[in-house]
Amino acid sequence: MQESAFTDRRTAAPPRVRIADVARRAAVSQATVSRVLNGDGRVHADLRERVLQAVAELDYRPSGPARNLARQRTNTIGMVVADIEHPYFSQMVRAVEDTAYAQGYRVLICNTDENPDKQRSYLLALEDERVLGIIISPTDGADAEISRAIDGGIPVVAFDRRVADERADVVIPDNLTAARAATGLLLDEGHHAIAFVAGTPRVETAAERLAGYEVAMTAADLEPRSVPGQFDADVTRHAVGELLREPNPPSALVIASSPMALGALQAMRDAGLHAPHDLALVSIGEPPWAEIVDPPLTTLAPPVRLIAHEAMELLLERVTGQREQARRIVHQFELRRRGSTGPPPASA
Amino acid sequence: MQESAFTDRRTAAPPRVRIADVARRAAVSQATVSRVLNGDGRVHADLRERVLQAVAELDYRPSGPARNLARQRTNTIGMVVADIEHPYFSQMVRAVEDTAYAQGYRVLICNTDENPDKQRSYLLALEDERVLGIIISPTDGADAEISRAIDGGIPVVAFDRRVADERADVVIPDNLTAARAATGLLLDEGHHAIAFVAGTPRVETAAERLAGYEVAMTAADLEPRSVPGQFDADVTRHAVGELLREPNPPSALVIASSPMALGALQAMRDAGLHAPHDLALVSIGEPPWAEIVDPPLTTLAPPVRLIAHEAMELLLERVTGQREQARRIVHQFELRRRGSTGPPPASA
DNA sequence: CTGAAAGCGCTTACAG
DNA sequence: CTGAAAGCGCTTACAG
Repeated sequence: MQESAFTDRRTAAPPRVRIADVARRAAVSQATVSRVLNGDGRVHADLRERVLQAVAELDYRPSGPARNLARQRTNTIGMVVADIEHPYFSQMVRAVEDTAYAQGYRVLICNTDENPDKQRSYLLALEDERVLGIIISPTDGADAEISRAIDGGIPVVAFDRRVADERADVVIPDNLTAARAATGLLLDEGHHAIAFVAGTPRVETAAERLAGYEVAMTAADLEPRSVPGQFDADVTRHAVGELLREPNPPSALVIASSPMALGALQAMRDAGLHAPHDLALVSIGEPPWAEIVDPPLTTLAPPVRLIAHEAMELLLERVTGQREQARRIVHQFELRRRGSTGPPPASA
Repeated sequence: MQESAFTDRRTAAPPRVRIADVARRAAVSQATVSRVLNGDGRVHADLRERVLQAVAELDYRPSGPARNLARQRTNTIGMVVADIEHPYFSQMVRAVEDTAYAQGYRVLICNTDENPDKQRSYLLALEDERVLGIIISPTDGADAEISRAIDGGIPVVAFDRRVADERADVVIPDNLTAARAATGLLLDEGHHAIAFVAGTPRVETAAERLAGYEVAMTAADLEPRSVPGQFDADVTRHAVGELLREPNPPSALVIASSPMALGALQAMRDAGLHAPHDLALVSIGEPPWAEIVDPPLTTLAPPVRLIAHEAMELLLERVTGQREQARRIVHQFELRRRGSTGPPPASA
């Protein structure tokens, strides 16, 4: 004991001031200090005054861990995203973090990399930390760990993708409508040979967007033609490259997600093609560089800040016990028509 | 009491199983359970067996908050970045998060938006949470809160930018060399009218890069010419727009950071100019879209994953008490020469 | 090796 | 309104 006290003296940490120190100095009980600091119950003005002064003099800052244990709840929200490098997700993280800290919550960040095992282990970790709530873009919406969290009293709000457990709140995009709109735009411009560059098949966002494309094509009496792909620029570059080398290349492409658009552009560059004349492009999802490529990219953009605010609101309603019923919010994409779309050469 | 028990029954949370439950079931003491679970001290094989079985049967998961309080330390690292939407930072966050979780640490994310007040309040919050350590790209390197954290025994590792407190470890880029190299590249190609598009003046990264540019120009007997700017695409678009409308526009631009490159490209597009012929461009920092713009952008790219790993390593060395002495690691940028640079028209 | 017990630093009924 | 005391769920000397 003496030895370790010795070691401590060399390296670090003067003993932290605790609530008992404040109480002693203010000549009140710990309970009173706690009440003053938490705005709890009415405390007489003079006691309050003494407490506040002692707090200031001692530069007292309550211990979060101790508070967490005593209160039986933390002030931490877990945020689980599929890919934090994806601008959509980093914007979401930023927006959530913004409102969370402003309200006194902290956010623990988890990146699953679209790996269901990682998702599971992150969810376990968040439960162990007894987080207040979880905001997740599930890679595996049927993950039993999601239900376990809810069972354990941790509310879950999913965004971007659904979850199987109906007790979770959900904020999802209308992918089908978006893909139909993207395809419809190209059809209106006179394209017939419209191909769809699909995302990671397992992810439902990808499936729904593919379905929307197919619905639009079928309704127009056209044969759907989709390139199996992944939510990844390099894979897309390769896949689109192959597509463009086929006998009857399409005149337009609907791209399942914005990072993939980058791959498609690379493939076009590789092939020496230019949009919209050689190939028209619409991307579902808005990359940050949409306006600076030549020509600017036509997109269907998700209302990111709105989604983030809705997710936080849903979560906080649960945390504060304001709502019992699960809610599902569906939002629309916004068409941003730019230079990468236009009529096909034949009709020009 | 009875009433709230009632309410609880409706909504949530079966009572969590605690270490005492496990101890009872395994017919051992809590201490033994704790030892088994923490790989601590040698426990007899049969006891260990019983504990493990009880843990499995009860599906016991230790409470993080309780562990944190008892151990007098958390397993959480605070990460404070200037702008999480900036790809450089989201890559850093991702890389740090990756290695942190793999080693059992959690990461609390904080976005300062280059706002010193926000930085202060985040640091305070992280201290209150008694985080294990802090990784920060300081907006205000002289923030007294940084020293306070270190005083309180929380190691701080700064990256991208320095901090005043010499006890902090630091992983910084050699901005001056990078800016000189960028300028040197253009000089070698025959440019003379090279302007520098500067970043937010208060941020030292910006100042150092500007200095590097000036050194290179002065060494070449040329007059430095810099456009005051900010780390922001829109501001840059405007500033470069003005520059290009001046009587003697430059033939080449060194851009202080990658998001600003986006603004510069927009300005060029506004003015109908094309790189590298009308204006050559080098960006310090690598945007994700460097390869897909037309022409691809020449950059000096930071070794992001390396930086993240170094930062984590420095932090963990401190956390585990392996090192007392502050360290400063300086890393170089990597030149990625692409299509946006080339000789000026005159010499072509 | 193992257990009983104290302790981590708060919050919160409970009693007054 | 205020305080004494129990309790949150672990970990960790200490003693055996």
